[in-house]
Amino acid sequence: MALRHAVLAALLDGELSGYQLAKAFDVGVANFWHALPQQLYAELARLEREGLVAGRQVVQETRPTKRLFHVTDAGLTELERFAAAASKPSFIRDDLLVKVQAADHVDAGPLIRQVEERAAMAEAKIDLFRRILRKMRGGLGEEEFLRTGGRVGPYLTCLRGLAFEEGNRDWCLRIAAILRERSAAGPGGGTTAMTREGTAPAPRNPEVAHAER
Amino acid sequence: MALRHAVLAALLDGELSGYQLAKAFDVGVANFWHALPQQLYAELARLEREGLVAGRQVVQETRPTKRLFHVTDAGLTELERFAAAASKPSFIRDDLLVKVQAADHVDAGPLIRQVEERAAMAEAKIDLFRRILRKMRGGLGEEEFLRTGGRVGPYLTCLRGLAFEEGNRDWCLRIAAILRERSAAGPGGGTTAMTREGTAPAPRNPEVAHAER
DNA sequence: CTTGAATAGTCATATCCTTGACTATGAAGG
DNA sequence: CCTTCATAGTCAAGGATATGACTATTCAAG
Repeated sequence: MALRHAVLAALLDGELSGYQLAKAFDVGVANFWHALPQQLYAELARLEREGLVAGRQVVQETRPTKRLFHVTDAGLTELERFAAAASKPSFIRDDLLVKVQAADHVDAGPLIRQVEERAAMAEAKIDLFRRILRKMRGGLGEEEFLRTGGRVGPYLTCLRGLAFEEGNRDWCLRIAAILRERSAAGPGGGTTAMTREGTAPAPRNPEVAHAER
Repeated sequence: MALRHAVLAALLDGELSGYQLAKAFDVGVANFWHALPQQLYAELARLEREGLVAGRQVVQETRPTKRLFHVTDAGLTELERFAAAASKPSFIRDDLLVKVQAADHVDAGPLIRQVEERAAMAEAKIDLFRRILRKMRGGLGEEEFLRTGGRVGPYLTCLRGLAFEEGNRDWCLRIAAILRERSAAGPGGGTTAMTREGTAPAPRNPEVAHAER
């Protein structure tokens, strides 16, 4: 149940419609959480039922009527409670890592292509995050903004997003270079003896019998 | 359906029991994926039913009987297919980021504590990953190992884990310092005017009527 | 004049993941 | 002797997330 808090946190910076939220939680700008529109509309409905957010209908001339949501006092209290509670650790969970883990046993060509593609995507996100950060701090330098500016929360999460994508890009480029070199040198695998040490803890238990099931 | 491929990838480096897999996918060493024991046992059962892995029973003297699993040819084919298919982008999804996003509106004390705690956890993981990497490359230098070593996949994913945790640590320490300074300076918030630009795209649509729902 | 993108929002289904239990045995520590 | 840890595995239930489709209107480009 963390999406609800992510929604509350996102709504702190002003009223947003479900559609606007959906864009904020989209692939492009999801610097602190990601969710699909369906999830967000459902979560907004739940949050409204529980009185943590309130919506106000806005009839527009040219666009469909929308509802703008804001956090209620109860919502703020809930967010406060959440912020003080223990956080569970987070993990990377990425298709690409699984593929790289299997790099020695699968065709290198498609893998290299994907890693390079990912590097380009990371680069695009880096540019985006840099623009967003510049806009947020206005004319100020970063240090000055972080000392004196109001509402630094979104800036700080965006910094994490930026660093993450920089890490992504650097890693992807390095992997691509390594895989290229290796597939050029010896397409049959490495040259060093393949001992099994280090990867999995070697089973030290005495194995008595092997029965084929 | 990526857990199944993560399991296949993990089993490439030798036979493992469900229990050993569970430890590998645990909080500590999950450098490329994370899953709980229940998931893994269930996934292993599915994979075996579909013939992508095969298990062999091993009766032990002192320990309970276990089943060691290995990837079949069909499993390798499936992994190959997966590796060549497009990867979906990955996202950070972290409680702590949500809390930092709301940093301007919640009590700074608990937040600072949590960020520093996370930095310490990251540091511990960094140490762990460094040890694992050293063990994997044996006596060789990194560049040499990556050029000539066999089975570099696990090494490469571990490198990503290391970089990720370093990024985590650096970011957490920075956040802690910033929040400390700010809460010492002005506990009421920032001093700069709170314009709303830059955070969310300002609604440019002409709002005609506001009807309280 | 029609196609496509953007705005605004919803439904159903299916899979994935987490929480919280529970059974057993053997080894090590106090 | 008793407790705790490590090994090895399983069940049930519910919450979270993803996939795919669907309604409607407006604006801009071809």
